[in-house]
Amino acid sequence: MAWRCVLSEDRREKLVKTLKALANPIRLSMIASLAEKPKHAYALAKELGLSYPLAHLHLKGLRKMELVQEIEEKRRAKGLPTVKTYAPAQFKLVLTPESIRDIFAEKKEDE
Amino acid sequence: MAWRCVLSEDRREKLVKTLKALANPIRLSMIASLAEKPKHAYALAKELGLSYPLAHLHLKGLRKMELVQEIEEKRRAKGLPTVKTYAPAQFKLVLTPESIRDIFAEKKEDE
DNA sequence: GTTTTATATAAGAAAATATTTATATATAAT
DNA sequence: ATTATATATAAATATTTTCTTATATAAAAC
Repeated sequence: MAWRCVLSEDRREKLVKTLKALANPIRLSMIASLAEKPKHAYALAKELGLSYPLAHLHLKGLRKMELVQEIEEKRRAKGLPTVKTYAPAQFKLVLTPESIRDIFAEKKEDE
Repeated sequence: MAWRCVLSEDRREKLVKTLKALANPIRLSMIASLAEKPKHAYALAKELGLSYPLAHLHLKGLRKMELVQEIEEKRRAKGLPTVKTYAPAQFKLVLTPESIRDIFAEKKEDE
């Protein structure tokens, strides 16, 4: 059935993208830092000794995969972007050969 | 203490390398296929529709991070490489914001 | 008035990964 | 004899990821 195939494709893709988002020392440090104390992008950049654009980029990747989320938003002046506070999402990723097989093994009945 | 610092550095690096090894659709397919049935590199390449050199390269990466292991080795002719059968290692990787924080958060007492 | 705080994004350079092609070797099957 | 099985690696190319630099905007602190 087509939808099952599409669904499993989506699970595979999502797992790869999530792993790619996690497979980086800067992004892991960001999650670690936000797990200790939620903060905004600028403070995170300063704490980790990163340029703001780089921190912003990495944080965007983490938000995209829903590994980090916005927990607070404060308004500033008209036209200025809001000040956002981030925290890690409550994810739990368990990887074993069997869990990978369940998601990745070819399902011939679908093709 | 220096050794604690070095140790945590090693844990961080190992986690990043393990995640990098896993963050690839071909390498995940390999683990999935070997979890269904152990096989050698050539058979794996054929099954997944990969060139042997590419399969060999990806498999090397998985073996390096001990996510896949050699479970059997058969001799062939003099001078020829042995025929090796691979299977996934029995790993279990659990990732949560807290587990990442434990490994990645700065430990100021060490620096 | 200059620095620091705070956001966002684009463009380009640099570095790392991924992939192909080519090479070498040798058995077994067709 | 040619194809398929089976290993291994180097070199070159292609692609993706990472990082910097530049741009823009504006409040608050010093």
